[in-house]
Amino acid sequence: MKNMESSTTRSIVDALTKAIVDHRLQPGTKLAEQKLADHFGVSRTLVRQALFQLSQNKLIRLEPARGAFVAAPAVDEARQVFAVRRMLEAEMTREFVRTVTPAKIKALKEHVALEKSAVSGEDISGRTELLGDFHVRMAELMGNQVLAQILGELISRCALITLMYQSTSAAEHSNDEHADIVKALAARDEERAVRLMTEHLEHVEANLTFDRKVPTNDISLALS
Amino acid sequence: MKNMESSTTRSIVDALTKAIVDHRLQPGTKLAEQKLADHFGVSRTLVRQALFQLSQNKLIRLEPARGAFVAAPAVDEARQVFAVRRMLEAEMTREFVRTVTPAKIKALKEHVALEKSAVSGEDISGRTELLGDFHVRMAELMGNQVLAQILGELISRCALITLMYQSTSAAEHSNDEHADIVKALAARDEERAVRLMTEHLEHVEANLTFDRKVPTNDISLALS
DNA sequence: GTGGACAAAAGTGTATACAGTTACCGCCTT
DNA sequence: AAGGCGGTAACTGTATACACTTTTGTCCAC
Repeated sequence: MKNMESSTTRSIVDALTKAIVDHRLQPGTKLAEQKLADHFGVSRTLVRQALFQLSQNKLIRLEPARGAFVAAPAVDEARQVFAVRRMLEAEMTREFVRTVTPAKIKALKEHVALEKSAVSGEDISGRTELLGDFHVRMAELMGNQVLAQILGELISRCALITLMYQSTSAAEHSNDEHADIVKALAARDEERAVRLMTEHLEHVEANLTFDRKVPTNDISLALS
Repeated sequence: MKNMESSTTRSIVDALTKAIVDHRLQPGTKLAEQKLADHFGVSRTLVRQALFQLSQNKLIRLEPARGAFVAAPAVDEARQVFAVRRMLEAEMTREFVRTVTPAKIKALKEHVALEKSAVSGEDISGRTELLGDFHVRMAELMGNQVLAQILGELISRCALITLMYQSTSAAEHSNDEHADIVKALAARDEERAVRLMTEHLEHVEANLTFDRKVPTNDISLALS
């Protein structure tokens, strides 16, 4: 389990992101540079770059001279993130309706189908990723890369929370709501689409519960 | 001109940001690590950290194995940034009206007064910073730090463009519009406030022209 | 037995060294 | 004279070394 193919900084970021988001690394866990370096078979230099990048995404928090710790996002912060998402996505949906084409609808429908097959499966992080990507996909289809990137960041930023607390039934619910939104978009029903999107985000936010799971403090085990 | 007080990564980022935003470093200029390290009297390690951070803000672009270059944001990207700002700030304004208090209005009025004195002065980058901060200030007053941070990033991201092309008269215009927006907020006139904000952003975007200024290729000179 | 001080261990922050890549310049060929 | 070729210098990417801070554990005093 020592050799990753090409251990660039990116691959380290991805591995850690997945581990955090899958909750194999519990909030508060310390990420010691040397241990990570040993695990990935690289020097601390690359690990530090990766940690810095993760801190920008708010997935970890860097304390000066003390190290990196998996972030424990405050509920308050999650609410703020969702407030921003509602602002952005309400308007995004509005504009999407105005520039909708059959090809875009088709793309969204295909995505929703992908979600559907993932929701029934076991891969929780994959499932959450797909559910989040629906929103990013909409932004991309509008041709606004900046919007897509910001939405992506916002979603991954609260992924820690949503993932932590989202049940399978909630995931199915989200998938259904995505399908409904696409229908409204296809019908060019602006008000309905915006309303559905807003409600969808409110549902996701409302579903956040606060049961903790068992931790894993052994970094190597969690990442293996 | 060699000794900065405490040359942390942050101070390097700030110095470079100011130089780029003040246009002492022209888009396309290469930022060689060793030269910057010499200038700041630190090792390449810290410079690399700073450059990476700047690349996240899209102020520079990192080309693998080739180096860092001052970004030349595409007009297209600027338009996308403004599209996102319109989405965010329209909704932000709407919610601001709903939660407005005399204290918040007072804070905004004070900020607008600050702008007014800056607009007549010579400090172009300070002026632009203040004009941008108005929007961030609104987000902060709403108590949404996440929104404030994202808006700040968006604004600094197109600061390169707005700064590059914003005339003094346009700055005065912006200042007046800010004052009008505050009035509408104080009157709790939601629709009017939202409309003014949207129009304001459209004006700023429309004012982007495309005259270039004289470059400075000598890094040390630009940063001195 | 508890609390504090000191010492050792571990960890982060920064600088330097080394390897691999790119860019530049002169030279040779045509 | 123009264009390609080769070599060298400059630069980036990664690893390692060193200094300083934090943490931990032990020993002594009370």
